[in-house]
Amino acid sequence: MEQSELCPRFQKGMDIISKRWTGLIIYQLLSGPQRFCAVQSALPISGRLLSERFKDLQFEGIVDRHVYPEIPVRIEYSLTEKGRALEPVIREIEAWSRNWIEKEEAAEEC
Amino acid sequence: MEQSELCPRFQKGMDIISKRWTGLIIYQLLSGPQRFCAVQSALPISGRLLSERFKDLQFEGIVDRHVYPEIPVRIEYSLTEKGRALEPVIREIEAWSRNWIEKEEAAEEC
DNA sequence: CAAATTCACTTACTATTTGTAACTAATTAT
DNA sequence: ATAATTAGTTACAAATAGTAAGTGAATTTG
Repeated sequence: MEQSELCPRFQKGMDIISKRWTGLIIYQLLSGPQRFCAVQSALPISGRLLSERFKDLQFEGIVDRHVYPEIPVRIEYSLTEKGRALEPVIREIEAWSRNWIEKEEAAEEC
Repeated sequence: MEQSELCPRFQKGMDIISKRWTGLIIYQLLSGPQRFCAVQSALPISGRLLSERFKDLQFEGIVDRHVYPEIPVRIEYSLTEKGRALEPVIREIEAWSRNWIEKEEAAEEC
C-alpha cells in the first residue's frame, strides 16, 4: 500500500491550486492589485476565509501584501511573479468550463 | 456585500478541480483506464475518499466506470471526453510546479 | 458633535469534509 | 483451511469551512 512515483513538486502544486478559494482569489488578482474588501465583494467568500487564504498565499510566495501608509491606511494585495505564472492554469480552467459546463449545470448550484 | 459578475460556469469548473484529490485522480487516469486499487496505490488517498471522489466525478461526467463481468469481476475507471479535455489544465499545473516549486519546498511537505 | 459606516481583520461557534482504521463479501492463491 | 486481493462500506476522530458577531481605528453623515 506504499504510494509511488508521484513527483512531490507536482503534488505540492496541485495541493495549492486544489485548495478551496485559491483559484478564484488568483483569478480576481489577475485583473490587478486589489484591496481586501474588493476581493471579498467579488467572491462569495467570508472575511475569515479570505484572510486565511491571503496568509497561505503570501506564505507560498504567490501573493504580496502592500501597506500604503496614507491618510487612512490602504492595504493592497497583488500577485507576485510566481502568482502571475499561474495565469495559463486559470485560463485553461476558464476554457474548459466554457466548453464543458452546461448553463443548467452551473445554475443548479446557485 | 452582494457578490458580482463571476461567471457561474467558471465558478463550477473551479469548484470541480479545486476539490481535494480530483486533480491527482484525473492525472492518474490520463495514463489510461485503471482499476480502483491501482489508483489507490498510486496516490496517498484512502479507499473511502477515492470511492467518494469517483462517485462525484462520475456524476460530473468526467469519469466512466466500466464493469467487466469476467471470472473475478474487474472494474475499470477511465476518463470521458469531458475528462480528457482537462489534460491541458493538468499539464499547465505540471509546468508551473516544475518551474516554481522548489525541491526543498516540496520536500518539507512529505 | 454624536452616530453610523468602512476597512481589515479576529474570535467564537457550528457544520461539513477529511483522514484513519477496521470491516465485508466474493473470489483466489498457498 | 488460511491468507490475500478487490472494491468497496461503516464508524468515528480530527481538520477545515462557513456563519455571525465583535474590534479598533479612522471617516463620513446627520
